[in-house]
Amino acid sequence: MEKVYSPKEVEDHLYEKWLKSDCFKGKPDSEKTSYSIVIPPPNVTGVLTIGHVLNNTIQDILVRRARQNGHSVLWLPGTDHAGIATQTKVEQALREEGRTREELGRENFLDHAALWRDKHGGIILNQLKKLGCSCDWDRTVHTLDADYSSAVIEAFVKLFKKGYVYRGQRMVNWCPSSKTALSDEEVIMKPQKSVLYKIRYNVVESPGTYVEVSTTRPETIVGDVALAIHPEDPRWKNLQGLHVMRPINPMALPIVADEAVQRAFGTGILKITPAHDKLDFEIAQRHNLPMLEILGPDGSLNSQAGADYQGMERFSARKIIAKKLEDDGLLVERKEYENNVGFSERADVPIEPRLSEQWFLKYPRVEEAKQVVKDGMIEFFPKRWAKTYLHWLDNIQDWCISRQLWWGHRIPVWYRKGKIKSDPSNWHVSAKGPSDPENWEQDEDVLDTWASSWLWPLATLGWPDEEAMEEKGFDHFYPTSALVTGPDIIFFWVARMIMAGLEFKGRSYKPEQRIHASELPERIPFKHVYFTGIIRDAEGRKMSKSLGNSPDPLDLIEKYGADGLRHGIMSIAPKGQDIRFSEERIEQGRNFCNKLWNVCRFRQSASPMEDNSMIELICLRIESEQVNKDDQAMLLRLAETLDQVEKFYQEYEFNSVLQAIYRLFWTDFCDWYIEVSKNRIKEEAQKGTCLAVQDICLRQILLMLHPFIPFITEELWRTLCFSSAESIEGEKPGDGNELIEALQTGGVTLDPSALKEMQEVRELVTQLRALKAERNLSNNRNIAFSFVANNEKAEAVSRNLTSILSTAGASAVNRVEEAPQGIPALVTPLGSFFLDLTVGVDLSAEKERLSKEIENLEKIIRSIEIKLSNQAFVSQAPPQVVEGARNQLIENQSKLQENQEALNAISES
RNA sequence: GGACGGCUAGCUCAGUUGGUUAGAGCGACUGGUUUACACCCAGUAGGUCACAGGUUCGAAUCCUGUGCCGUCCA
Repeated sequence: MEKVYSPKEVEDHLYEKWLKSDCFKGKPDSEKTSYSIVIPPPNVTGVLTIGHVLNNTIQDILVRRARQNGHSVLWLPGTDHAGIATQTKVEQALREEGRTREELGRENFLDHAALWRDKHGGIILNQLKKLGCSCDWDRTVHTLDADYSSAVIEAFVKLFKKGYVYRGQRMVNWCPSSKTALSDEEVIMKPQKSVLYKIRYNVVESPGTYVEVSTTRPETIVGDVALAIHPEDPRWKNLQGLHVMRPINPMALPIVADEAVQRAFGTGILKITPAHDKLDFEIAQRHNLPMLEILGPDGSLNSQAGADYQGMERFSARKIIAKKLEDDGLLVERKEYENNVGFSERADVPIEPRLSEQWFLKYPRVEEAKQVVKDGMIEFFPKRWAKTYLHWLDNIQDWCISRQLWWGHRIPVWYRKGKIKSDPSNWHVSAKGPSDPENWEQDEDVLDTWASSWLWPLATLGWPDEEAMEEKGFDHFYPTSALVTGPDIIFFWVARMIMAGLEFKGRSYKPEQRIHASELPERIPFKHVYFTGIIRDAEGRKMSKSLGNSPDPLDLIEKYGADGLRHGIMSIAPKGQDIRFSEERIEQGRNFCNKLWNVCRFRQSASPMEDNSMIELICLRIESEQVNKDDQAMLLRLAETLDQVEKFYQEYEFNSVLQAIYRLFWTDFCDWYIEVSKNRIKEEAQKGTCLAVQDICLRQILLMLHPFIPFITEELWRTLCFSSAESIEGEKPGDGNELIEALQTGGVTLDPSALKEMQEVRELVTQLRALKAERNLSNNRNIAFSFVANNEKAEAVSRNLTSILSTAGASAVNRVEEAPQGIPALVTPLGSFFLDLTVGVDLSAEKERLSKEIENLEKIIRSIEIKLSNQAFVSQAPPQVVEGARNQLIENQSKLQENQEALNAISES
């Protein structure tokens, strides 16, 4: 084995091997418990980000652990078509060639986009392979695949027939950049530094009087149809029924009274632009006011805005109209003002509320969707997200599902040619389309991408095609076991998937029927949802392309290996908290792998590997009379850790899993057990037993680590001959009891007191090392110690003599009857130890150390004494706590006494 | 404005039903190539647990309020 682990040589090669052996294939097996995860489909044109690394490493850990535990496992990969994002990118590329999608026409454009998709679509999936993800790649799904598309269309048709899909003229969020409607979820509110303009509107009925109205959007004045006041606002009661003159494109506008007007805002008088503001729209409807549309699809002013402003871009129009008002003496004031403005999530431009005819969906199964989470049929990790989820469902609004795009699932609605579109009797809605297509024209719009990906757990498993469901093992793998995703898409995706699952799951679709509670658990799309944190940079900023603060995961894999990256990212990912990324942690991941590599290298060089294919065979090499306290303590810690790890998995506490393994592996195994092994493997009698214990430990450590760092563990598994089979895949780590039973079968019983003894020995050694280090003697191995102790402690010292000498770096520890005078002493759990070397010892430093320790002990003792003298404590605290305090007092008092004796001994000389 | 989360060592974070003397890793500092590993080993220093009240025999932990940071919703 090489001195330094090189992931590059191992990883690509092993991944190839795994693919060839088909071990990632999700095969339905009714004998086994199923475990399934569907990947949150990344954007098909995207590239791997550090967020994907976290998200997919977690999924890989879960499925690899499930395979180890003998489940039949499916991790189903795929991508979504990302309507707006992809279309934007493709149009951008066209623009660079000097072309537009309109020039190409719909069909040509779609061919073009599909080519683009095929060229870029594989990139992210291949990057996931570099990371070691064990997806069943043969099942890769894309949301625009023919099968998937027909599922999307069928779902639309079903909901339409149920009456949940409707077409309506409504106020929608309009993205002037992508020129499409958006759902409420795709609008991000951002605080903006705006200007609040106060504008004068002259009252028609009494010339010379006027009112003042505040707005941040003077360009919409040309779309004003009224002013509104609150009916109970005493200031403006006299205005009711009067008219004002519109300051731009003059025209008399009525003043209406409506309760929706906020009296506290501005002057309490609201201008009404019904076609371009949601609240204005509602007020206008109540008062039968006309809708005056003044903005075109690209956000520029149209002919209704008047000849002076037609064709003007909306923000220039704002400036020009403000200027005009100022020139006309109608602008009373402008002041800085911070308000919230909705931005398009994808295009990052301010959206326009715009009156437009769109398809809407009334969400199905909303009540059931709440119930399954409230009743714990679906569990969220961390729990608190349930509240966010329920709050959204409580305030749910109908979903605008049509998009004015070409890239996506075209809405399966046809209109009779030459007839009125808005009349449903002229509609044909079906998956297959009309039988006489020449008489119809299809709706131009496509569906929101999320209106396809909400079917992901269903449609990737073949729904609604019965044959496909059979073939893909729908009944076996649905509901899926866990969903791993970010809390940012809890509404976009998680909630909607739950509703889709509840609505559509099942062989026959019974739209009207209430779902019986007993049926809910089989309809939900997943049982657990694990929400990852959001990865931030060292300064706490979100990773983003524009900031350029997101490292390229492939560079990190190149530098530290996929295992190093996985280990690093998992070690900094606390449950559901945001994550501060730092490359140092990834470096530590690599270091961990190197440590693992080297300890295996040490094991291998100690003696050739024997038959390690089964844990029972390794146990046979243990001779029970050679088993010492170190072995017992090590194996007990191993058993304990196996159980801790399982417990942490249950709670999705991944970094606790890693921490538990780290402590066992690094602190207990490498720093102690391997160090004391060095003496024992020199002794023929003990060597076999000691190496067998090492092998058991390494075996279980590799198994526990495998889901986190699959490559190196597989490589070492083979190197150390742990399996007759090809792979570590499918080997069970087992729990603590299973290990203890296996050892018992081999004649090894573990005495729990060994743990305490090892702890005391290690504490002693640490103190001896510290004493030597303080005296600058740490590399002098010829130091002799003497010690005073009772028989019990002295026996423990003698049982562990070799380990103590070698790890502390001493030539001897000699028991003496009385403390030697004038020599520095150390109070340890196993007696008072004296450094038998007065040369170069700084007695005053020693006195200071002991005095400090004494002071500390006195402080502790005082606080325990105060506690125990408190009657309330003694009578009210639980007896074991009081008892504990008493023991503590005795322990510390004896420590104090020993330290005082030690101090006296050097003070007297 | 409402909801949720965070505030513990220089940094990043543990601290699970209140109960020993609040832990880890990194960084800092000191020493070290003794054959697994310098991607390493040994050791040292470093904390008024954001602040103010309260409950309790006992609070980092529970309650109330305040402040700052973040996220989501309006």
